[in-house]
Amino acid sequence: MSWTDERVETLKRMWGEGQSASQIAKELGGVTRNAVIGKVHRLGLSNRVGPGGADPVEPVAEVEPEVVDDKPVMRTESATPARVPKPDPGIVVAEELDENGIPISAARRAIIPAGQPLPPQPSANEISPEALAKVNEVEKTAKKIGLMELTEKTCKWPVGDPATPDFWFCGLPSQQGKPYCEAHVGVAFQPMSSRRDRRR
DNA sequence: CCCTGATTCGC
DNA sequence: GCGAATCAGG
Repeated sequence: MSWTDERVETLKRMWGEGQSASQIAKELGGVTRNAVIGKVHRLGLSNRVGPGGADPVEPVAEVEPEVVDDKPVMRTESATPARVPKPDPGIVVAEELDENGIPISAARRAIIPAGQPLPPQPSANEISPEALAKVNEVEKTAKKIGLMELTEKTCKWPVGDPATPDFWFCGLPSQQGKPYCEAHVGVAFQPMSSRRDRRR
């Protein structure tokens, strides 16, 4: 197979859509992901960060402020970006959400009296604002697939009310061994303090 | 082990 | 120019 005009076009489109090299290779057929990556580089569209000058068109606002400290005392409510719609990682529908959009189980509510300044919990998790913001971002660009389209490689994060037609699943490529995509894994599971190192 | 993109280098 | 092999990371 050779890089015909059409194939290059497909390559550019899919790469622009954020598809992985392997996905693109699979789509094109007859080429490996290495071939795709190699072509991508030769086309000079590996990273928008090109040499010479800053690209004027750069919609990607993936700013990752180094939020490392967490001051329990200072809670800047006004700085809260957007509220998470309502992730319902289950069939449970009307689950109450806390200020971070985290479901509060009925069980826990029964244990902890309302209006209590939560004492240190055994495994009290706090989801970083970044993660939540990322989820919001992702849900906009999610593939919005139905139950039938779910595979072992698609994010199974449910969005919306299962009882309404607006219910869908994220559908983005899931992490290996995980049921969710990277963004949703970040919300579903607490660990991970990743650093975006793009050296080289 | 699964995956990702990045780079090298013989062709 | 091409892409397999390899590397480096998640």
